[in-house]
Amino acid sequence: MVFPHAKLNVDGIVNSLRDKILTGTYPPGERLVETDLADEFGVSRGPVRDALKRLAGVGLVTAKNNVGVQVRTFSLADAKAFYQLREALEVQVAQLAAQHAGDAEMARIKYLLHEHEELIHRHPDGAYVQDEKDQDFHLVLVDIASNPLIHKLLADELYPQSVLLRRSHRMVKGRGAKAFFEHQQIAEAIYANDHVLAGMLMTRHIQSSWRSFYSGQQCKSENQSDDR
Amino acid sequence: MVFPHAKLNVDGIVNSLRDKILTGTYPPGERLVETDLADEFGVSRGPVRDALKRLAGVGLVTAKNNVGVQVRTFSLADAKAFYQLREALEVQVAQLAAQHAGDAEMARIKYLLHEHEELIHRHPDGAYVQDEKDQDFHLVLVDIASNPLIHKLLADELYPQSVLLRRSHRMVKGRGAKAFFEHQQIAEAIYANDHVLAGMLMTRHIQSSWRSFYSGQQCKSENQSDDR
DNA sequence: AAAAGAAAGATTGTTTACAATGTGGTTATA
DNA sequence: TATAACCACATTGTAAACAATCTTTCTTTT
Repeated sequence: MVFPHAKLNVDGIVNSLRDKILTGTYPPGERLVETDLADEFGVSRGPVRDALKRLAGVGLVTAKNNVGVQVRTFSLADAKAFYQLREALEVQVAQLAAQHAGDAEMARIKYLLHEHEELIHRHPDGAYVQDEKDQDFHLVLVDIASNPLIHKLLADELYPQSVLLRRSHRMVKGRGAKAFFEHQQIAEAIYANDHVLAGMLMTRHIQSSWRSFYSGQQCKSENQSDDR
Repeated sequence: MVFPHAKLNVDGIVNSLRDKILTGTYPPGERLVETDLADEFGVSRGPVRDALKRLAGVGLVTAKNNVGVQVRTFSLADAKAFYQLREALEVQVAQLAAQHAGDAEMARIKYLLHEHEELIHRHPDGAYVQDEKDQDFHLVLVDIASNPLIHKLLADELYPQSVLLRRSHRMVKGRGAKAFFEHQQIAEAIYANDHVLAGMLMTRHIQSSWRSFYSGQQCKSENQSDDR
């Protein structure tokens, strides 16, 4: 007999809940009831409350006093603010990465881009795997930037939120090839340790991503103006 | 008979604890024991646990599993990462403020700088009040930038952490006059809606602040290398 | 019939008691 | 004397019961 989960502590509950949110088991707007989750995980409400509070702290759920928590939904205004914040952080990451990158780091980037290139040739419009590789590229840069605070913000908060954002507003099919080209440009600047250029190119990269997202939302102008 | 605090909910406990941390009642490194705090606030451990977890979420305390929490201490490496993050956010804030600023916002900045100028003349080296005004300036810009996410990050996390940072490493006396001049430069760029210049000047402003902090730490090279 | 009010149910907030873990000191042993 | 094992204490993690709050539904009144 196999136990579905031996005995989950708070960290385990957080991880499990995050997975279920990011994979869509709990879609945006879904209410998360403490007692239900407690039964589901086979624990009492205490650890579940702690887990939900941590998820609220990283912006994956929203909590209202005496009412409850639900999976976060992104309004268009939220999305705009999100991209502005991400731009600020990613530009700094690109600059720091360009300053810190040595031979080993450059080799790491080159290998990743090579893999990505092959993927594009095999699946010219495979939006999903390309989004994966896109996040990989940015994560590698965050690693190289060597700033634990920014790393935590991007890896633990913004990137998960980014997945949720894609799930809230159904994204227009990824812009894989164009993004890959921009990655190559940024990489070139990093190889040259040109942090100014790397920053500028990253600015354009994120803004380009935002425009792609925004135009995709404008076409199907449903009632996306729910700001709650 | 007066009750010290009518009946504190979690938000009240968070506020009270934050005040006591930022004012130095609980200095950096101090252990915060749940039962003690519970007695002090006249509640049970539950709300105190919630409050501590939220304070950990905004980086004012550090928590270790099965051990406890203590007021956050900043290593020099922490401080460097902190300033890099702050630079990224503040530069974006300056750019956005320059883009959004209309007559009303510009008048608000002008009034604030006028007040600050008088203060400098009256107290040429009053480090404390000048740090206050410094934060005021940056807060006003954050307001004008109109980005709730960045606002929350800076106002609720980085600025409080900044106070704690000053408390960890005894700061060299503030650089009030120089900072004020840099504020004026930034303001000029904002008046001209020149977001590129505003961003550049803010970059210099934060980096200048960092150099001031860093040089002040280098002189008295104690065992500041504790990275725990 | 519509709107205001009250009661019942569901859910979160809090308290208390218990279990598990880590820490520090004491003692025995080399 | 130094070190390792062990035990007692302090503190955190979890569970279960109780209190407070919100939401929904049903009733009452105009």
